Amino acid sequence: MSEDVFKALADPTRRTILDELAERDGQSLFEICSRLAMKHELALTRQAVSQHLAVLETAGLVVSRREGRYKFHDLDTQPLEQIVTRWLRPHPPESTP
Amino acid sequence: MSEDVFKALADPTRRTILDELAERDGQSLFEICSRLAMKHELALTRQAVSQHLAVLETAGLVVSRREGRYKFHDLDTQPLEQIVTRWLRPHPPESTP
DNA sequence: ACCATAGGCAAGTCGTCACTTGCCTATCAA
DNA sequence: TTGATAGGCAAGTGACGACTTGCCTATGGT
Repeated sequence: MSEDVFKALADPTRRTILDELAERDGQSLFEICSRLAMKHELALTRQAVSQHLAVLETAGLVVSRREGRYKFHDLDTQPLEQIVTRWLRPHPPESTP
Repeated sequence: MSEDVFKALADPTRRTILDELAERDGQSLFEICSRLAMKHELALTRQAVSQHLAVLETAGLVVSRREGRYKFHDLDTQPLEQIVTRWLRPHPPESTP
């Protein structure tokens, strides 16, 4: 489970998507595509971004809601709050996946 | 720079190495190999672990000191403390590498 | 001096991941 | 109903990453 969070955070494009969702929640796929192209000079295909969002959703970092033909995406920071404290103080080690 | 931290944390074996160093600082390469084999059933080559340690050192998560023919490794949690707070509250976005 | 120990370097293999291309479905507006 | 918009599915490609194998250097004990 936290395995998916680390994998999701490993890609710089996905971290930029999280940045964008942190700045404005509830963006659609095309909105995110535009933002990446405009603000970050990331010329990605719609499918590429869609796959990134799927990874982020699997990790629980993004939740999505469908409205009509639009699908809006929201950031969820909850999975982030536990993963790093693992090494910050003496902690029971987690079984590796 | 924080790019390297995320990449280093992406691998489950490297996270286990961090667990071991969190439990006992200053282990040599062979000690870490033994620990991974004994406690975590990870039968890795010495070179594999060595390469993992190199990645962790590049990320700044591990610092090493040479003494004679031994090389001891210590955990440094400092790079961990900034990376996640990036999304926890409204934050100036970082330029992507 | 010898040999075992601790570690490093470099090339090669194999799997996974990011990304694309092509086609298909669904919703809304005219 | 037609067409444009928003999104999904699946197979293919190319690159990077984890790991191994083989050989080489250096330190220390006897």
